[in-house]
Amino acid sequence: MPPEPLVSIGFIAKRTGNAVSLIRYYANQQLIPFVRTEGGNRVFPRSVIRRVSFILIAQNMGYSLEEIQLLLRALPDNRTPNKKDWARLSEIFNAHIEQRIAELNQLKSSLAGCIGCGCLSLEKCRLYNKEDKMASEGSGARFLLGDSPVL
Amino acid sequence: MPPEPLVSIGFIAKRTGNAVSLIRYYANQQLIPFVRTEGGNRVFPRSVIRRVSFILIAQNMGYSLEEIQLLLRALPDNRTPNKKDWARLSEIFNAHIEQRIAELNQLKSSLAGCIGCGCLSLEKCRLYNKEDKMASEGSGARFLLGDSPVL
DNA sequence: TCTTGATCTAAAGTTAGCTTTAGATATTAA
DNA sequence: TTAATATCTAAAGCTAACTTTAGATCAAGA
Repeated sequence: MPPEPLVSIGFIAKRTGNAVSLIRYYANQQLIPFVRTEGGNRVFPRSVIRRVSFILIAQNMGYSLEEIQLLLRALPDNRTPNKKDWARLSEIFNAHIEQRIAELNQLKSSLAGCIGCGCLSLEKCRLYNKEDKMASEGSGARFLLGDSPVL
Repeated sequence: MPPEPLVSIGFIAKRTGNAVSLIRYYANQQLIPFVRTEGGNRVFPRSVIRRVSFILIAQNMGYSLEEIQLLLRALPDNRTPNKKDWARLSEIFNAHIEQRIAELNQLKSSLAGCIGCGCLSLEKCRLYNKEDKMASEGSGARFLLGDSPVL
């Protein structure tokens, strides 16, 4: 296979619609791979564009950069990711999306149940609960739901 | 109607499972109403527990405190919110949840489409796009999707 | 009344996720 | 070769959303 073309930081920035400083930041945080030119400038495999896009989308979903690091482990370090690599990552990510959707649906019905029942005491409300939060740490869960009613 | 009982900051903190400092912070940010005792301590209507729960849930959904301020405008300032008030807020919030679910579904199918088509160039990828972001500012949209394919 | 625990204020500190700055060096186009 | 433009580094700055600190005051029970 022909070696992947290397591109400048400005190119990555433009293509992903972000500031150069952001790309440099991600590079320094080891979120995206790069090498140096003889002069010391960073150059990136073109596939980094995809990687950056993924990072932005995941951030938008509420993941921290640290969590995204973990997700990106599904991609190879030392070679340009191929279709299969991306498919693997996408599958993992997809599961997270599904989970999120499920959580939102639960939130929705919890809200509906609460309004319906008019429980004003909150005595039994477990929609947001610090204990649950601790318990679910690491699962990637962001919406912490318990038994209805809610609020 | 009997006046609603006023409770201490510690009570609110315990019931919502948060630090006292957080409740004080929200109070100072005008996110929750309170009055002072003669001695100067804050006291809160019991309904503030609900309000705090709502704030936490909304934050979990990705809203900033500033955005939550706006959402909370649906609740009355000078009296304890009743069932109808909460129902109104819940309806607004529900719409946001629905939108979010729709966005996630779109993201899911975009991902599926991308993996399927194997577009490695990203030339046409619009999943995350700064321009779109600007354009949608204020709509509460957090997931910015364009035409597939994605990544 | 005394003491213990809760609360107060104001200011400073913290973390994540970036951007900005300043001054130097690289790269590219004419 | 010479500008003009792009990048570099390290350090400082910035915003949101909190927590911590220190020292003082309040409130409640024995």
